[in-house]
Parts: sequence; structure tokens; C-alpha cells
Amino acid sequence: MPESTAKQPSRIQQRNRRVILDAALEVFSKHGYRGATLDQIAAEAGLSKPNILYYFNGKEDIHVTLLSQLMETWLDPLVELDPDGDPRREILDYVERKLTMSRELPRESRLFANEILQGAPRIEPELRRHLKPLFDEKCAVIAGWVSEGKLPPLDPQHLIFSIWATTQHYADFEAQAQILLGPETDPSPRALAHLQAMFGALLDLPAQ
Amino acid sequence: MPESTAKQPSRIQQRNRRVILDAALEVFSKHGYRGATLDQIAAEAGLSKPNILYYFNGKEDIHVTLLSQLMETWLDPLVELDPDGDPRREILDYVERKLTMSRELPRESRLFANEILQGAPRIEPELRRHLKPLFDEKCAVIAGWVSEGKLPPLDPQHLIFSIWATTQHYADFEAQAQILLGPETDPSPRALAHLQAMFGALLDLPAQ
DNA sequence: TTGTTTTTTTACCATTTGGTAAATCCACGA
DNA sequence: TCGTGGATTTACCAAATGGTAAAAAAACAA
Repeated sequence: MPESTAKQPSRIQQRNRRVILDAALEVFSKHGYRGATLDQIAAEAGLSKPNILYYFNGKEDIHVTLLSQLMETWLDPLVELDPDGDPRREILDYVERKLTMSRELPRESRLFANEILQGAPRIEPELRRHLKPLFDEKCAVIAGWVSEGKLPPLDPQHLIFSIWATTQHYADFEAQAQILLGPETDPSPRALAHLQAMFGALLDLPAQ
Repeated sequence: MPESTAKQPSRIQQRNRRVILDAALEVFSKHGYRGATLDQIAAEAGLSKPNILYYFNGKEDIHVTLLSQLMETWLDPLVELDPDGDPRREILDYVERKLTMSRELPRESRLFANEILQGAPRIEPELRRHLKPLFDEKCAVIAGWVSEGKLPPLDPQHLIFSIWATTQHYADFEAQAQILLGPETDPSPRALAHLQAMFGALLDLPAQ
């Protein structure tokens, strides 16, 4: 067993853990937790199954590790939302960052979506610990902007939900979009234009 | 085997097929295709596993039957979008119908989301056959409204995506919403208000 | 009631799958 | 170069799972 007690991991350990996690991301995001098998992950990683269990305590350990790692990346665009910036600009930039992330990290998006769809059994604590406080904080920021009259009256919580829903849609429902738009096209440019127009309109409503 | 050759099914057959499909919807929507087991479905239905396989040819048969049945219900709100109605009203009503469906049929929504997330392996033909033509038709309707100046310039395809994404979000990501909003609250009223405001703003942009 | 068909149960089976034990291999410092 | 501990493979296992065969039980028509 790779020493869990302190001591930094060897180069081999670092490399193999990374390789395994990347393979697992590929497989989990494609088939879901239950649909993924250790054999698939092993094949994808180019390692034997027992070798994988030498680096992780089991299937669930891999999954939880992946989700925990993902959490930071996932929250980052929202963290960057600046209370001191221009409200409209801040929110529209957030939309753009989220859409970019959906395009560049579709596997991560689907991994996350899969987990939430099943009721978030393995990531719930993480959500309460990290997502919830950040969500509340940024909702307060937006609510502040509204009460200062810098934004028209709107519902911060559901605004953020709408941003999540619309941006992640392009990764999570890619299969559907490909059927409806054709497989060749990259929907991103037009998606971005549409989302900017939509959220822009909402943020401009009666005020300014 | 229940005679597949014409002849209408007996009362017992009708009832049991219905019971099985309902149980399967419960289980598939909660655990995904791979995560669901015939034993779970059997327990939920109150029948034995072999008895279930007496009514369906296998796990996949149940799943495909469910998805096919679902398709009609699923498309219905979009079918109702009336080319001769008032554009703004038609689209906002569509949003409301979709949100209502998300609240009233969350299992169906999650079943669908699960399937698309996995790349739509079992429902793809159905999507091409039924969803695609309807989608194209209604996009053309909206594009018509735009070119007639009844709506501001907007992207019909991505508008529809946004409607799907935002409304289904409340069913598919319910676990997340419950963590962030608290389990007591029904998000629907505020969700509806927000979505009406958002899409309303978009549809009103420069034109009336 | 009796014969026939439909429905349900009992008893299995083969495969898959997460996981383990122990032997072997290999890198690397002394 | 040789020994030691970390890394990997081989050979398994038990449980879960989709599925089947055939007997038993209900349902039903005559």
C-alpha cells in the first residue's frame, strides 16, 4: 500500500494516481458510477485491476477523489465573481466562464451531473461544505446590487440556477444537441451570443 | 409468453405491464440504466423476477418501452406551441408548461436526462424520428416570427435549448437545489416568476 | 367438472464484477 | 552488487445480476 502516512508520494505514485484518475474520469463520465467498471478503468489507464486497487481503496474511493478534486475547479468561475466590479459585466463574464468550462471540461460536467442526478449520494457533504456557503455569499452580493439599484429586481438564487442550467446543458446534453444541430457544428459561438443576449436583457430590464 | 401476435392483452397483462413499467420508472430514474437491477424493479412492482421476464423480453426491453412511451408526453408541450398564436404568449406559455411538467413528472425528466447523459444509446433513433422534426418545425415557426418582426432577432435553436435546460434543471438537479434552498421549499413559484421575467425580457428586447 | 391456456413460482445457471492473497518483479540506495 | 521495500502480476473468490427451464398454480372455456 502506498503510505498514507504523510511522506510524499514517489514519482511513480504521482504519475499512476494521475493516470488512474484521468482514466476514471473518462469512464465514470461516460457510464455513470454504477455503469463504470474497474476493468474499464484499468484498461483505459493501461494498468491491471489489482494494480489500480493498490493505489486506491476501491471503486468508491476513486469516485470520491475525483469529485472532491473537481469541486475546486467547478466553483472557481463563481469565486471570481467580484463584488466590487460592475454588476452587469461581472454576471455576463461569469456566464462566459461557465460556458467555456462546459466546452473545455465536458467530462467533468457530466461526472458532476451524473452524481447530482442520482441524488448526490457521494458528494453531498462536499456540496454542503463548499458549494452552499459560496452560493449564499454570491447570492448576497447580487441581492446587494439589486437593493443598491445597480440591477433590476431579480431573484439571485434562480438567476444562478439559470446560468448553471443553460451553460452545463451544452456538455450534459451534448448527445441531444448533436442530433438536433448536426455533429459538425460547434454550438459554442452561437450559444454564447444567445446567452449573453438573454441574460443581458434580464439584467437591463427596467433599470439603466 | 404473452402473445405478441395481435390479439388484445388480457386484463392481467394490462395491469401487470403497467405496474412493471411504473416500478421500472421509479428505479431507472433513481439509479440510471446500469444502476437499476431487475430485482429492484421486481421488488418495487411486487412481482418475482421471472414473472417480470414473462412480460418483457429483458431489462433493455423495459427501458426502451419506457423511453418510447415517454417520448410522446415529453414532446407534447412543444407540439402545442401554436404558429398562429401571439409569439410572446406562446413562448412564455411553453415555458410554463415545461416547468409544470418538470415538477409533476420529475422521474420522467430524470429518466430522460440519464439516457441523454450516457450518449442516448437506446433512444437515439426515437430522437431522430420524433424530436428532430418537431424541433426543426418549431424553430422555423420562431424564425418566422422573427423575420416578420413579431419578435426581436434571436436564435430559435438556442432559445429552445435554454427553455429545456432551465425548466428540466429543477427536476434533474433537484438534489442540488434542495441542498442550496433547503428541503422544505417548493422552488416552483419563484422559479416560474424568474423564468417568465428572463424569457420575457429576451422576447421584448428592441422590438415591442 | 374437465381440459386447456395463461400466469406464477421454484430452482437453477453463466457471467460479470469488486475485491484479495500471495508470489514476483523491479528500482534504487548502501 | 546486493538487499530491501515499493510496484506489479497471477490466480483466485464471493456476491450480484440478467436470464432460463420446467413444474405448479390460477384462470377460464366447454
